[in-house]
Amino acid sequence: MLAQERLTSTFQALADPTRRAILSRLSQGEASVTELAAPFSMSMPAISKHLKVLERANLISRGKEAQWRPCKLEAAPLQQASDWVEQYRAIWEARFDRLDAYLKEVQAKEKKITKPRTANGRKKS
Amino acid sequence: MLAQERLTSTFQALADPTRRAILSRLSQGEASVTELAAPFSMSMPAISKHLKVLERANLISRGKEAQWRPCKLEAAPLQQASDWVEQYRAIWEARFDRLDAYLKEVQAKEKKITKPRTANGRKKS
DNA sequence: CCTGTATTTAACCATTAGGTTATATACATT
DNA sequence: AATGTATATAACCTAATGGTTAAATACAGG
Repeated sequence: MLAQERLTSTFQALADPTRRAILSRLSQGEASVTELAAPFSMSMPAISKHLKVLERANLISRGKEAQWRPCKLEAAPLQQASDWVEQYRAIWEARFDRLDAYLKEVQAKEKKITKPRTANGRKKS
Repeated sequence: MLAQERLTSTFQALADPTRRAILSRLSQGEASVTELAAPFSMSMPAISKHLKVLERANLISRGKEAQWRPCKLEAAPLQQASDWVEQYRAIWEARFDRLDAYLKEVQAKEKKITKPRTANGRKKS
């Protein structure tokens, strides 16, 4: 599978709260389909479909134990998703840095200009 | 907006290669709709829709300059997406650690048991 | 072999997604 | 005012999503 396709199927799989909850549950260990379905007010076939989406995205793998098909988290594809998102970290942090700088600047001004203030620390209007 | 909803709209927006490419382009600076559309063999309305998805996910903001609506990357929502994915880092790294440990173990055995080998380094059957 | 339990598949439905073309809107320029 | 350029909206299409219920399958145990 191409990298783009992998990213697409990973993000698409993550774009559903039920599926994210399932992954979260699986991060604490394997679970059967019935166990995974329990927290949701949703039919079994609906869960079955979500699991199929997760499986096609290689985010889970499945075993066979008697009539159970235990699900296991496969976190590997998340690494590439992480890598993709991390490309932008510098940008969102820069944004906060600028905000931070701005706040510091404002704070500096507040210190200099010693005007009367209210009890809660804000300027009087 | 609730955290879950934000995650959903962010991941959903990222689950399309065209939109990811648009974000990638915008990481290098603002761009007009026409500029963003250029690399794709796709109609303008299609791009317009993609931009609307990105805008609703707060991944871009838009300005007004004459007849242009320049798009600007807003990376903030990516931080929460990153936070979510990072929860699983320990898990995917553990997986590699185990693989690494296994490979080291195998390598150790290979060294101890000095048996005849083929030219390509594998054991003779 | 029958029964119960776990899970999947089939058939269906409503909504959303992602694309199209044609039309409308907004602004700049002449 | 007329034209050209940039973008958005409308109307439409097809396919995919996310759910349902009912039926099929797979296995274990009496």
